Amino acid sequence: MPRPGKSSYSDQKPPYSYISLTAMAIQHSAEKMLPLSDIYKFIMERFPYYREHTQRWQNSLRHNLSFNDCFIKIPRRPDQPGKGSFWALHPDCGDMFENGSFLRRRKRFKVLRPEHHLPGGGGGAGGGGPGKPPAPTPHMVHYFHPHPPPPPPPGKVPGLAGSDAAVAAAAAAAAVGRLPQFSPYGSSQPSGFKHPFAIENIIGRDYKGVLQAGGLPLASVMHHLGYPVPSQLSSVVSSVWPHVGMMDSVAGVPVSPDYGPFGMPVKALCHPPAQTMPAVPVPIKPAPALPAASAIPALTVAASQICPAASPAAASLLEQTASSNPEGKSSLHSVLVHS
DNA sequence: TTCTGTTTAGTTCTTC
DNA sequence: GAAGAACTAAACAGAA
Repeated sequence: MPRPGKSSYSDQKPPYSYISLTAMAIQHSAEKMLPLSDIYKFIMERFPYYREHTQRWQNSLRHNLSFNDCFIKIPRRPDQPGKGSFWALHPDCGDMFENGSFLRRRKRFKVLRPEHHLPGGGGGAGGGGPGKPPAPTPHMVHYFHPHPPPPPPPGKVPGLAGSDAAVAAAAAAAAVGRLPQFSPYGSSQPSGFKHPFAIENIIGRDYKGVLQAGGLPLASVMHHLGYPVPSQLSSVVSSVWPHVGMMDSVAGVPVSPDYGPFGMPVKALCHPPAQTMPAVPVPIKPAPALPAASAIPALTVAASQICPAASPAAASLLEQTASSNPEGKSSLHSVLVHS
């Protein structure tokens, strides 16, 4: 197996694990979640190495998605037909990696699954075979278990009402909404620390705009899942969303020159100084000026504004998240451990 | 039929 | 050297 640090990535295996690559792809997406096929596409577009032997690495990648708790599956909406589910990053997966390095995780991210939360033994036999519960996304149901799904709000997507998908969806919305990398910089993280999954580390500084907006992926997920997003939030969404525009002038945390676009310590890659990293994604969208971060309401405010009308379940969860824990850690953390 | 998702098993590599 | 993480292969089932 080729090791990192040789020449370019054009024909060499990139020094990123599949988990990292998948996280990059997900983070790169506007809605912070991607179907499997799009994850494939992202990786193949940016890392020529993965344009070959697709069967091999795609199998590994799927294995990682299923095996690693840092990825959560989000069911498709009824009006979004297609194969497979969307995949997103677990909100608490951010500290898996050593500071700034995607080469190797320091700890495997794992969600503890209490027995009473396991429907039918939780998948049971191997091979994805017999005994596998029909209920989709055990992860999400598990996350949301402590908060029984409320009656569907008025105007809610009928297809989601009262279903497992709705539960999973709300949990996903809440989960994605509190993704740590969406927290504004400089507030919670000690200075000098760059969250490995932070957008500016993963994708590049173009995504500071999204970040500075304070967790707006929640709105995106809510939108994706069919929940109405009120105008005050949707306007914020439209102002910071990648496909609409990128914040460029926000005074964010300066990106260390020692780190590459994906948070890789560039020095550690052993690239000759003048050598480029062609396989590493570069900012795709230009970065038109956007309102300063201070002008954008924080997620906690936005969540409390939207959720009671749109998704009481996610709302209550987020309210709880915002109020019960100053660090943004909700009670859901009680079921999350880093083994 | 193909794709997606899950699980098991074995190997390789890194870290402690 | 042990433990853990990552990678690979394979089998299987369900959905599109």
